[in-house]
Amino acid sequence: MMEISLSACGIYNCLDCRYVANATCPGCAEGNKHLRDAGDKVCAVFACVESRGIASCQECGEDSCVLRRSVESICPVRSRFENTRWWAGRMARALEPRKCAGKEADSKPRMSDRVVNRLRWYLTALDSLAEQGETSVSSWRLAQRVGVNAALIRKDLSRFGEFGTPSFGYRIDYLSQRIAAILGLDEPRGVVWIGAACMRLHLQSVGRLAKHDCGVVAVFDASPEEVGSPVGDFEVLPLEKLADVLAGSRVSAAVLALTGPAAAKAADMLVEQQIKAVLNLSGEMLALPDSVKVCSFDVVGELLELCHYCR
Amino acid sequence: MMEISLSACGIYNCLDCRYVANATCPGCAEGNKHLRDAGDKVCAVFACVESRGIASCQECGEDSCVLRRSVESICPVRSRFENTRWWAGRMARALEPRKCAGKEADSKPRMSDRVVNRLRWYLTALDSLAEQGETSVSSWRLAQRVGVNAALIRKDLSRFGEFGTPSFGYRIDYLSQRIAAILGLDEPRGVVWIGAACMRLHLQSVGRLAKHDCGVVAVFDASPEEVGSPVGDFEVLPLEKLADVLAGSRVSAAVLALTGPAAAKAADMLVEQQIKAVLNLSGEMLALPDSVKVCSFDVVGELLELCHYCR
DNA sequence: TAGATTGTTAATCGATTAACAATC
DNA sequence: TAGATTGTTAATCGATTAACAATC
Repeated sequence: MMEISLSACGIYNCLDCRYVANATCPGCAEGNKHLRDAGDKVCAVFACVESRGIASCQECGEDSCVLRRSVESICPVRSRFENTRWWAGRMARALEPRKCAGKEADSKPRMSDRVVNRLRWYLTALDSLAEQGETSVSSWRLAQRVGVNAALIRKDLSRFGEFGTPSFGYRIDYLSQRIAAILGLDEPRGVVWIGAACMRLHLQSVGRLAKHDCGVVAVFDASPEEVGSPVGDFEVLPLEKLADVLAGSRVSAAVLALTGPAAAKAADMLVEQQIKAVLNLSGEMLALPDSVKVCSFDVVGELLELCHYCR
Repeated sequence: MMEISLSACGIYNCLDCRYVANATCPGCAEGNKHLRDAGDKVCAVFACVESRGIASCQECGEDSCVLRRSVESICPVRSRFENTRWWAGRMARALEPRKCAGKEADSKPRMSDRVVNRLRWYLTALDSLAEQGETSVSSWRLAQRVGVNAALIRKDLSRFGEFGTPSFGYRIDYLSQRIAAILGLDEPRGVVWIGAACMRLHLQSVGRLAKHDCGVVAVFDASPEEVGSPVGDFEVLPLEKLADVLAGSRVSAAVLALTGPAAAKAADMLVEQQIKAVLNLSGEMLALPDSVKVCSFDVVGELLELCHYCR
């Protein structure tokens, strides 16, 4: 991997602040341009880490991707202005409380699966921005992170209210909370996990669930060997206990990670218990009533699909 | 669950043969209708098992779904005619070799991700039909299985050639083989699996990969505790061996199932080795060059998304 | 103020479906 | 033959994008 010293080279089109620092490309000596869209081909654009807006130089063919590591976390414009009054004022104003708080929730427009999916990604990106200490974001910058068009983000959000401030973008904490509410993450929920081995594999990750008031409530398994064994703080329960656990609880979703015929059997039990949504990791094609939202993921099938992209 | 004796009740609109047996609904005594679309609401339609075309009775509200188990595998028309000359002739003619063998492969039309995904589902459905001993299928019946519109299936397939025979549908073995070829499953490939624990969980399923000449070639892990331990017939290798294994092999796809920063590091190594496609199960957002096809699946994120469908 | 960014409308693009002549 | 089902065209539908007035 090519190592580039920061002082020697580079037009830094920072995806954080969108300003371009003056410099010259070592490959073709071309000067800088003001860049609006990630698709624009400019000379030696070094994208900030984690952004998907990576481009390669049109003239010398240098791919900014291989340079990524060496400019990690560097945003020259930001670091230059961060302590100025200009920057402080810019940030302060972006944090002023919003006037318009959003459309009436009872109108509840039906949104497509695609919108739901994108909202989830917006939330993830906002979370990671917040972790980095950011307080505001523009639709353009958020679009870079998620890999979609900025207009689409504004359109998606405008279905539910006016969450932004012209000229300053969106407050991250406020927007994050609103999207969570839209997705139904504002009230506590629980999920049951059927398939102890799979749960064991994801033990670390489920902490993120709990953060959103949506923790695992119980772990089940069909196999007698698993029942009674520990998984994290849980004891694996037999499927017969499913009805007892679900009765009167806030559980409305389930992870189904058994294999073979046991999967269909467990699915039927879940339907009987009026479960609302199932994440089907069993690899089986489930035929459940329309009242249940099913999301299926099958590693093997997905791998076969990927083969098409290997030429 | 309500138990229904087959002799006592039912309008059987078989999704296998599309014929409707005469009978009367025990709930509302309404007669039968000839049903073309799964969306049609008719009285007590008992869908064949595995089909998604499940409807509930418009009059008495009886949901055929709860009856599903009791009519499992029953297709009255088929069983009545299976041994007749009519049926034999019907099946024999459907098996006649095709005249038109498909468009030139070199035209290679760019297909959208959606088409690729549907083709994969067609293949899965065809595989399961073949397992049941079926030899031919109509676009309508296949559509029932996969849960899409029949016209869409015909349109998808017609991009690549004429695989069917008017009035008799498609030969399952021929169509199956052609779709595999379109997806690039006709020549042997291999995948590397990074993340021993995840591989261990999917040990049974990967047999299906091998069936399509696309087996796991090696298993890697970043953690020193895993390296050297056995996973099925494999010994877990350290990531440092990645380049050696990939050099000169037919591997073009990888499963990436490490967590945290190790995932991004391994991803960079894969990119360096010119991998073509990555199935990213790490839960991290990867920023890889466009030359690599990435498919990401994050259990926790997906669960949060499902919360929206729980009201 | 001047410049930046929102929310929203109109234009574009692509994907799905209905319909039907051609075929078996 | 009559009836069924394909391959394909035209119509429909929905999703994305570009553009811009309103706003800060």
